[in-house]
Amino acid sequence: MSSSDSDSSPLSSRVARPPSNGKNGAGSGSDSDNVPLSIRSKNQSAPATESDSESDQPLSGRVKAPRKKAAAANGSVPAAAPKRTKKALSPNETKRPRTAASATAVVAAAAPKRPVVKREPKAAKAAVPKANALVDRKPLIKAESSVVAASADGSVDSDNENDEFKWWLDNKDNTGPKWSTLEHFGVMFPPEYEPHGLPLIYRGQKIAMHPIVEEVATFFAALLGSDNAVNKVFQENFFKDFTALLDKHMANHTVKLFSHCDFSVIRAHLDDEKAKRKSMTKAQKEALKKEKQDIDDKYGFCMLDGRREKVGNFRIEPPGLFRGRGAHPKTGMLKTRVLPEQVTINIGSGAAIPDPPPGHSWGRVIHDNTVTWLAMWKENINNNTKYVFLAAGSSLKGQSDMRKFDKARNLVRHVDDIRAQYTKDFKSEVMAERQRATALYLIDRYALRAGNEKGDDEADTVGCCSLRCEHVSLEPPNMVHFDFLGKDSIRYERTTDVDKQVWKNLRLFQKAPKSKSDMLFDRLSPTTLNTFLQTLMPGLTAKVFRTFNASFVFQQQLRNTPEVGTEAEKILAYNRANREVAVLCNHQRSVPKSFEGVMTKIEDKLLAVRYQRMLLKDHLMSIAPTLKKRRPDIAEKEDGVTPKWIKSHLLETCELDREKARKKFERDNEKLKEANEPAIPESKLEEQLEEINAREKSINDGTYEAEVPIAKNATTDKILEKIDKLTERVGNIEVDKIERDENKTTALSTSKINYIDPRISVAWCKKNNVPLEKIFNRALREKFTWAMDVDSEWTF
DNA sequence: GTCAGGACTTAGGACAGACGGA
DNA sequence: TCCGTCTGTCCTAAGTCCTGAC
Repeated sequence: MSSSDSDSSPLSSRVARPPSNGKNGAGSGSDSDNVPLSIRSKNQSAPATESDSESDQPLSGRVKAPRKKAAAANGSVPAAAPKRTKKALSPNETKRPRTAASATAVVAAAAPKRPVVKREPKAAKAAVPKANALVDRKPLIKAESSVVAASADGSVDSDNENDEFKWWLDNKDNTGPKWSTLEHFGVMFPPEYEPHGLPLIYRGQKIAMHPIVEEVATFFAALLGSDNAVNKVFQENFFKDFTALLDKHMANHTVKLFSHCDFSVIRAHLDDEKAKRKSMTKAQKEALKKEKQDIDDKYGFCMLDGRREKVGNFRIEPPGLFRGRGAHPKTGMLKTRVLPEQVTINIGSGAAIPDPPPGHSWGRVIHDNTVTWLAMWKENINNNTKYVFLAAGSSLKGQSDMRKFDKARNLVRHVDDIRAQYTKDFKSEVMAERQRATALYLIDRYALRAGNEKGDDEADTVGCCSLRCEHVSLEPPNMVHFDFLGKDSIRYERTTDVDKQVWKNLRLFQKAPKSKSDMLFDRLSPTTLNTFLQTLMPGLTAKVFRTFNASFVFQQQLRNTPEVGTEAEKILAYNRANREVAVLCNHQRSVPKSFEGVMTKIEDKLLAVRYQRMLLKDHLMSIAPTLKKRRPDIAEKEDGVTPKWIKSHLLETCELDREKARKKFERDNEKLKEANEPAIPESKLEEQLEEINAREKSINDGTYEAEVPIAKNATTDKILEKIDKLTERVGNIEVDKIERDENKTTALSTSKINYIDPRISVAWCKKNNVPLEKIFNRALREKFTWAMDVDSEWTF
């Protein structure tokens, strides 16, 4: 979109500050237009539409079943209400029952398109000539940073072709296979558990544990002190799985109650181990680093279509306690160890199959080039599939990322029509259309997620389509208060004014017989919404609006970058734009524990620098009083540097100086001792301390004269130079302070990584002469290599 | 049309190593 | 050089959306 285009689109201001309504034509309908549909369809002769039958249905008849908890508290929901939440798996159910046909179809039906080959791992290994073993292939996936590219047939080119491969210039479409050849080393398994032999303390008695039981007790001990460890559900789930293992492996155990369990002995051991790791020698640390590097070099890369690409998460998740977020009903359950037999390897059909760990075999080996994963397994808690993918900076992820942003950019061209369409549909006679339009308005304006259905065995979080009446409160004439838990149980709380017709619609959707636990949009699902969106723009789904709005708002906000300003000021403007997006998308983080302390320190640092500047200014005024005509700032007072603050600052400095003198004295003497030389006499230290004491006394009785922080014979120019340097430092500290405060609860990285088109940032850097490294770290620069070529005039 | 599963993106927190000021 | 803070990376949970079976 050109900048002039964006001027005409009020989106940014709308997002930050929705306009008063009725101005865009949406809220201008008469009240008669807004008679609740369900009532009018019964009592009035509404125009005949194909949806009449739908409108005729009482709302309650279509109300989604509330979630279990809510339903229990509310008897108003008709028994016939169709349930839209996912069916929960029973606690012992590892796999949702599927028909035999559909279960086998995973392999069979895909056969022509997806060449799935199920092999006995031993046979598979036998089928691969020994010459193809990993060791022999090693040079292909070279560990050194200099890249050796191999052609698709496996032959190795010695040039640096890989570095120059610019896939984004290829114009490759999204259809067809994802790769032609794929070679990799498989996955890395966590080390086997090594028992420590320490007991659980139960009612004061030591209980020696079977290693399998001990391992799980150790998982819990490691979490002591965390929020998880005091979470009742977490404790219950953990204890249930823990006692099941006790029953199995220690038949006569006496452990009955969690509250009598004491894991502190194990915890102390873990703390010891941690301390040992921390105090390792440099050589030991180096050895560990090398070990890690070797693993990264081996598993961290694959050969995709002859190019060396980075693998993302090649480590199999270690066993542990499931840490579900928010009020997750399964949090604390035991996540069991994954065995090679549970792992499916996906690899090129001509490639050597990586060796499973000794004594084991892979669950399956397939050659499916329609997908991008290298390995997968199922976890035992939710029966979810876990994948090993390529890293974020890989060509596959890059292509997908670029397509995502291009799609969002394409929406710029369609969005006005789409908005006109949904604004018209606010008053549709068809309830489903009216709900769809209203939901779309919320998704577009407030960047809400689609809100898929969730099961009872998951945390109770919602998105737009799954909002319940209780999540939205209305205040006439058009104020709406949203309060719900979104993804990751992050609270979304916002009060805003909305389009008048949207407000009326929301009131209608909440109308009795619905209760607060009923679905707000009971005739809408993400699927129907997305199906509709596809008719407006190919490939359009609800989540595209988030990307579109994030990037668009960001670009608009960047206009606040000062044309003339320091780099720090420009970066501040960038981060502020980033923050607007993060706020829009509700990307939150918990306030860092050290926040208050850090802010106090920054404030002190700021005042200390100002104090230094004040001393220099006073000195300058005393030796060159006429200078203030040329430099009026010299005569300006320093904010916050009050006599009271100066006194406490100086006294604090005395305390710090004392501490420093003592430490230096001890350190120097230790060195002298090591060198077998005589120690510095205590009297030297006392002399220093007395000097500090005298300074302290003079501060207290008001006779202290501060030392000017510059050489006595410094010229006025030198003093001015120093003042200017301090001024710059003050500016930087102030910027830092503002940024920290503004960002204390806002996570900027999520939007930067996932929602903001990187080309906007690259263009901004070029336009403002800000080095890209200042806003994109190495990982981001790698992830967004495809965006680096745009010029300074590029717009989203 | 509904449901379940699969494949992928999005997300916040933990933690280790780097960094920078005293 | 030390020590506290910051930053980047890793980890893995939790979403979205699509496909295919029924």
